Amino acid sequence: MVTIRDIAERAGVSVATVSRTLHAPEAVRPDKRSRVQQAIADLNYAPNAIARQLRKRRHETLIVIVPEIANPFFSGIIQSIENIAHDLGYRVLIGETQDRQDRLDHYADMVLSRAAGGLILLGSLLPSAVTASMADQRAIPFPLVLACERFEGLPCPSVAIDNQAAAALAVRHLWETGCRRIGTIAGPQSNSLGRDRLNGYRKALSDLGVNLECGWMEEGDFSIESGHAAMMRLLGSGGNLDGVFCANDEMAIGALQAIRSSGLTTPGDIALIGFDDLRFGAFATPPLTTIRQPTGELGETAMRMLDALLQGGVVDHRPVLLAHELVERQSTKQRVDN
Amino acid sequence: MVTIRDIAERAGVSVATVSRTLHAPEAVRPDKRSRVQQAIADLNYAPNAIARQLRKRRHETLIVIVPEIANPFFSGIIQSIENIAHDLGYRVLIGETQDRQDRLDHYADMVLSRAAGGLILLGSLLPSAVTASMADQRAIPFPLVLACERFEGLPCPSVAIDNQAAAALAVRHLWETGCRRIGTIAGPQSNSLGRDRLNGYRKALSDLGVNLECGWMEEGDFSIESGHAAMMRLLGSGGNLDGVFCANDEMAIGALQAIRSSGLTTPGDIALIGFDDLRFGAFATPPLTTIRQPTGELGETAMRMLDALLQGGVVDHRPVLLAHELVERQSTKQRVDN
DNA sequence: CTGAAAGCGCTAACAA
DNA sequence: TTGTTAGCGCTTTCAG
Repeated sequence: MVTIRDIAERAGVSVATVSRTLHAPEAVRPDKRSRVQQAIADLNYAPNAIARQLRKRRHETLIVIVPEIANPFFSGIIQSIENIAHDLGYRVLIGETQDRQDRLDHYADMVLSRAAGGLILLGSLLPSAVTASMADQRAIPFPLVLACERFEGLPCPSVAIDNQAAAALAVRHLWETGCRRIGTIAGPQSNSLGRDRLNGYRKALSDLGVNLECGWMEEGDFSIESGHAAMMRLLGSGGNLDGVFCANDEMAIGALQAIRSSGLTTPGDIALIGFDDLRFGAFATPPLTTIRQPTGELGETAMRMLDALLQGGVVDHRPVLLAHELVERQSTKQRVDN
Repeated sequence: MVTIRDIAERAGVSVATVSRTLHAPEAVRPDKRSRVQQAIADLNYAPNAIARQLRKRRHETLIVIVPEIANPFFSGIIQSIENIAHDLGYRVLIGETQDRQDRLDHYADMVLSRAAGGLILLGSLLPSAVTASMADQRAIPFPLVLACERFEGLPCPSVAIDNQAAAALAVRHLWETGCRRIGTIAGPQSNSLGRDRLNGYRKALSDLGVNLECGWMEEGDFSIESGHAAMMRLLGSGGNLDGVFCANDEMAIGALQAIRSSGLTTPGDIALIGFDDLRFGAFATPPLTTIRQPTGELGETAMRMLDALLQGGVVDHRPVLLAHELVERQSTKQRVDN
C-alpha cells in the first residue's frame, strides 16, 4: 500500500507538503507541487479515507435505510435524497433491512461507531439503540431523521404526508364517483402507515354516515400477491362491494387481477383506488387511480433535516406534513364535471 | 465523545484491558472484565469503527452499484447478495449511479481510498479508475466483480447469463407459437445487454430463415414509457407484425398498453414476450411471457467471487454463464402440446 | 493476566 | 512557503 510518506519521499518533500498539495494546492510552490503530483501519478496513490476521517471529524457518508429496495415507491424518495445529498457534499449509501431487526441494527452500528454520519429511516422499524435510548429517556444517540412513517414521541425530526387524511380523500373520491359499498384492502397493522390509512378509511366512512359492514375489510402485506389474495377473500365474503380502497398500488394491482379473473370488470363492477402512484399503476389495465405522495419533496425535506442536524443546528421535532394529491385515472368511475 | 480511554479510566484499568474485554473477554480476569463492562454501559460507549479499521486492515463493508434501484430486476440480485454477504460477515451498501459517471466514481473512490473493501458492479458503466488501469495495462486497482453486464477483456471475475442465446430462445418461442412476422423493441445499444439481446434476435431470425424487414425494429431505453413509444412506432411503420420480442419486461408492459390502446389485442393480434420476469409482468393484462434470469444465483455467485477476491484467492477471470429459462404465460399464443 | 508503548495514515498547529 | 510533530482512537506486540 502506498502512503503519503512514500509520496513525500519520492517527491523529496515532507508529508505536510503532500497533504497541502492535496487540499490547498495554491499554498505550495508550483515546482514542488508538480513534483508531488508526478509522484502521486507514478505511484498511483490514493489517500486513505479511513485515516483522514480519524483526524477530521466530519462525515460525508450518510445511510438511508429502507425495508426493501424492491418497492418502487421508495426509489423516488431515495433519488431526491441522493440529488440533494450530492449537492450538499454527502455520499449516500442505501441499506435494506427486509424488516429484520438485526440487519437494521447492523447499519445503525455504522453510525453508532462513526463509520457513517447519520441515518434517514424510511421503514417502520427502529434501531435497538434508538428504542433503548427512548426507554432510558436519553437523547437519540446519533443524527436521525424519519421519513414516511410516524413514531409517536420520538424526539427527532420527521417528514411524511397525512396518511389518514389521504386515505379519507381516496374513500371520498370513491363515494363521489358513485360507489356506495366501499371496502378496503388494508396494509399491515403493525406499522403506522397501515394503521393510519385504515383509520382514514374508517373515518371517511363514518363521516359519510355509512356503516362498515362485515366482509368489507381485508388485510394484506403491501405485496401484489397479498392484494390478489385479499381481493379474492373480499369477493367471496358477500360484502357485495362496488368500490375498494387499497392501501398501496401494489396490492391494487393484485386486486385488479383478482377482479378480472373473477369475470368482473373495473371500474364497472368494482372501482379501485390505490396509494403511492407507482409507475406500474399508470400502465395497469385499467390505469389506476391513486394518491400521489410528493416523493421528491419528501426526500429533499428529509435530507435537509439531516444536514441541519449534522451542522449542529437545532432542529424542530414536530413532524412536517407534506401535501398529497389525488390522481384520477380509469380504475374509478369518472366524475361528471358540474 | 467517549473513547476507550474514558472507559479505562473509569474502570481503573489500561486501555489494552478494555480492548481485550471487547475482543477476547476470556483473557481478562472476571472482576476487571465486569468493571469494564459496567463502565461501558454507564458511559454508553461504542468503539470507533474508523479508528479500528485504521489498525486492522480487513474490511467488512462492500458496495453494490446499480444504475437505478427503481428497476425491480436488480432487487432480486441485491437481495441474494445481501443474504450471502451477511452470512460471510460482510455489510452491504448499495450505491445508485443513475448512469452518471461522477456518481459511480464517487462510490469507486470509497474503495480506492479503503473506505470499503470491494465492489460489485451491476450496471454498464465502468469506474474511471478501472478504465484508466485498463488503458495503462495495469491491474484493476481494487477487488471488483461484474454481474449481468459483459465487458470484453476486463481482467476480473464476472457472472451473467447468455443474453444472446436467451433472446434467441424468446424469438424462437414466438415463432413456434405461430408468429411469422416478429419485431423487436431493443434496449439501448450503448450497453452490452441491449446489444446482446438484439444480436440474439437477429441471429434467431436468420437461423429461422426469415429476413428482418424494415419497420420491425425500434429502440427503447428499458423504461415503460419508451416501450410504449417504441410500440407505437412499430404499429405505425407498416411492419404488420404478429409478434414482438421486448428486451425487458418494463418495455413490454409499455408495449402492451400501446397495443391495447390501438384497439388490438395480445396475443390475438400481436404476441409479446419480455425479459427479466418482473413481478409486475406476471400481473399484467395479459400476464407476460418472459425470460427469467436466475437472480438469486447471479447474486450469490457474484458475492462469492468477491469474497474469494477479498480472501486473496486467485479467481478465474473467465465469465461464468448461468442458465436462463422461458416462462410461458398468456401474452404469447399457447403451444399445442403434441 | 496486565500495562506501556508503538504505530495505522493522515491533518493541522506551530515553528522555522 | 515549508517541515516537524503531536495526536485522532484503536489494536497489538512485548515485557513484566
